[in-house]
Amino acid sequence: MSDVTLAPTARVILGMVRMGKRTGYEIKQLVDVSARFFWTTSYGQIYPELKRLEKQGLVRGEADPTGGRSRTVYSLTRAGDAALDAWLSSPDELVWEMRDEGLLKLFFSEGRDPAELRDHLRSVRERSEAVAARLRELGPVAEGAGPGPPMVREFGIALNEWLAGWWKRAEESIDA
Amino acid sequence: MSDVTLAPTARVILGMVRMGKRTGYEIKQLVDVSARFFWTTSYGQIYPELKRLEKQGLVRGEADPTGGRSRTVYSLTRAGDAALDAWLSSPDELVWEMRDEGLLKLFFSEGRDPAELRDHLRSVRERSEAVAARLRELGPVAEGAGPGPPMVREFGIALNEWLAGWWKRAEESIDA
DNA sequence: GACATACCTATCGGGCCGATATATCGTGGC
DNA sequence: GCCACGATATATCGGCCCGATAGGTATGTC
Repeated sequence: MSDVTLAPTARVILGMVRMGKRTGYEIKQLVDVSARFFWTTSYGQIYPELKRLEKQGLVRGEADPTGGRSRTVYSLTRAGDAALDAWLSSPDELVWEMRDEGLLKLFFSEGRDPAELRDHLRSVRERSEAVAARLRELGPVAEGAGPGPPMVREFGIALNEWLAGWWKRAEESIDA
Repeated sequence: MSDVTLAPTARVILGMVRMGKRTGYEIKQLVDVSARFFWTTSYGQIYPELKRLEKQGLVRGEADPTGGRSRTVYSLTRAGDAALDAWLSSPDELVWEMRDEGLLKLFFSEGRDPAELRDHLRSVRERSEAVAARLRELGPVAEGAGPGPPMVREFGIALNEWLAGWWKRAEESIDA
């Protein structure tokens, strides 16, 4: 039937909605606290995409105002559930992207002042340490959603600790 | 003077051009082989950006056709050199982004068939192994440009090996 | 009652990717 | 000498996406 190709953001939305009825606002919040280090979204993407998904029959929106404040709560339709499952079990190539200005500066570091380079390496390391610390403080998120969210959180902590270690070693190799 | 704010792509272009006069085509090739795992560009970005940079006086393009094939070779102006230096030594916050559909699928894995999940973990691991192998095969790139490029290459190999190890451990923890 | 903070929807400018189109050059095979 | 093919080179389009901003209501606190 509805042989829909999901845009990347649509997949996140369907997944988050399956964790419980959600408003666009809640989806954004959830992504920000639980997936920030490996996925981002923006309101400018979420609200139009929710409408597109509703038009495609993959989600259903119900008006559920809080007093005089308009509010639309979304839930998955059967088709939306199937589309999410189809994506989850498809062997399609998975997007993996990284965009790191810290590495870019290192790449172009020829001829720069060694002291400046050392400062740079330190600040990049501190950035990773800060991310790891924030993930640790945050604690488990999206409880009751299976082992995925805690595993992903562990991944984020371990990755950022590894990154911090790499930049630390780079710093030391410059000194030597 | 020219208090120019560089777009992210502009920084890559200036850096690559400083490594030697370059055409848009060569810039794209260089990014693809040496920075692919942490930065990307596209022709659709490079050519318009080169023109913008020329208009801002940061690069200078010279026509240098190969027979009947048009070709424009760019070099840095003094202002472009200064703008690149200014960015390299600025303490501005550095973009760091990751976009990983593998983690996304893991995040939403609740209720899925364990065998499917194991397949997923394996394919993500193999992806990282393949990237590490490709970087290793590629060998050093952009020689004579200081310690940056080889260090970045080492980073890429080490990162992807670490990633492969993490997914491997995740696989084993599922089995247990 | 005032004020800050959280909740909720919406939109715009512009960066950016992937694909595609067009054309020439160099090389190897025949 | 010719053809096919891959590399070189520039250009553009559709569409995804981010960050910022704007405008509004509810809730909690002093």
